Amino acid sequence: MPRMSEAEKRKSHARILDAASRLFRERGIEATSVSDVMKAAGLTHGGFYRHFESKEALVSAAFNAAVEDVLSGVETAPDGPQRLAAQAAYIASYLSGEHVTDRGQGCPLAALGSEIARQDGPVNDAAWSAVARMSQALEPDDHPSRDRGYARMALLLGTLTLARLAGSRDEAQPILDAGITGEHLLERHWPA
Amino acid sequence: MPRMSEAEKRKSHARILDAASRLFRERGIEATSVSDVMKAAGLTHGGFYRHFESKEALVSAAFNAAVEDVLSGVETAPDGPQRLAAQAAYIASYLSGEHVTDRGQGCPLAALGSEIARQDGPVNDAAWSAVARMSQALEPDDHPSRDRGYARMALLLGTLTLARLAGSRDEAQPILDAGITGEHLLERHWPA
DNA sequence: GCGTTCGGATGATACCTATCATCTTAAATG
DNA sequence: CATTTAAGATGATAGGTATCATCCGAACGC
Repeated sequence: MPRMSEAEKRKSHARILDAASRLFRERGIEATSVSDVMKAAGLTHGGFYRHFESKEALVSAAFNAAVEDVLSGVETAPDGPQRLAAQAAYIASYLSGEHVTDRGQGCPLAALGSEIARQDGPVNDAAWSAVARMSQALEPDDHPSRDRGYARMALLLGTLTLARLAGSRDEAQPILDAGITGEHLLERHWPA
Repeated sequence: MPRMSEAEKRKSHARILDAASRLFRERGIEATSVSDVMKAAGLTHGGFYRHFESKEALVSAAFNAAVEDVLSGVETAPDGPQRLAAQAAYIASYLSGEHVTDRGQGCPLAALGSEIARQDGPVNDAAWSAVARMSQALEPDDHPSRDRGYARMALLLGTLTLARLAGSRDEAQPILDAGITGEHLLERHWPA
């Protein structure tokens, strides 16, 4: 059990990060214990502090990993039609029934935004920079407009939050549809 | 200290509910203990169960009280121009800098929505009915449209959530402005 | 007025949490 | 191959939590 190889340690580290990133989004930060995370990673709670300095450090790292996971696809798309297509795909998947259900792999801001807004420190910084990244990813590439990125992002985030309060997929769908309709309006009528 | 009059008991009950409604919105449900609530109400923790059956029952009651507080103004406005004015005032205050700061008296869905979405039971039911009430309050009175209410509500909720992640009022303001612009678009261009 | 009732205080329960000291042992280093 | 090193397990610690049993005494019903 003790002293695994360096490569094994990196694997453990990655497993802890993955488990944390998923569990925090599924259950919330407060409701997820270090022990829960380690158990999900297939380890015992005591070894945690060989990998992270504190729970807060884990939260930051897991949040950033989730942002990376979710945004890298849109951000790396080259300008032009490919970027538009990547944005459209991102929006469609954001407002999909799967995203309503799969909180553990979804938008970290939707899962944890209001919980993080109450704290400050490195986690809040990470969240604020995620807001900047995500809203920028939603700006048009020809005339970048911060306002428009913010508004699109707010509509997506709010729609998902409401849809997740629905008790069933059938109740969630009208909300998702309203979000899609609203998104089209923002896209087509935004003032110069 | 013991055996206060019946009127005093009602006052205690109201103080507990008020404190809970504020503290839950300020700090979150998990992060607020029964003891915190009772202390804020000027009582000790032990007497709590003379007023509520459990913490969960308190959460439901406090959430409903918050919804009542926040929505009664818009809902009771009579149809016609007064309703439009009430809606406009509601939207303006929702997207104000004060609402970003004063979480304890603000929209309970913005403060607790994502935390509640993870649970089920009576609290979730209360939140879902709040979604229905609030989106209905935002529908136009001549041609009620559920879609439009949902979209407006999602934009408001998302904008506030993003603005609350900002570190300062100056960083929050552009987000609020984008929300206001977006709201005008939804209002004017919504399809029949 | 008097005995009963019950709101609130005190303190105990059983549990959960983050963090760390210590131990075991296999990998890394020479 | 011997020595050092450190990953992970075990278990302890110092707190925090929801809930409840019990006690006190003033308000209530008679």
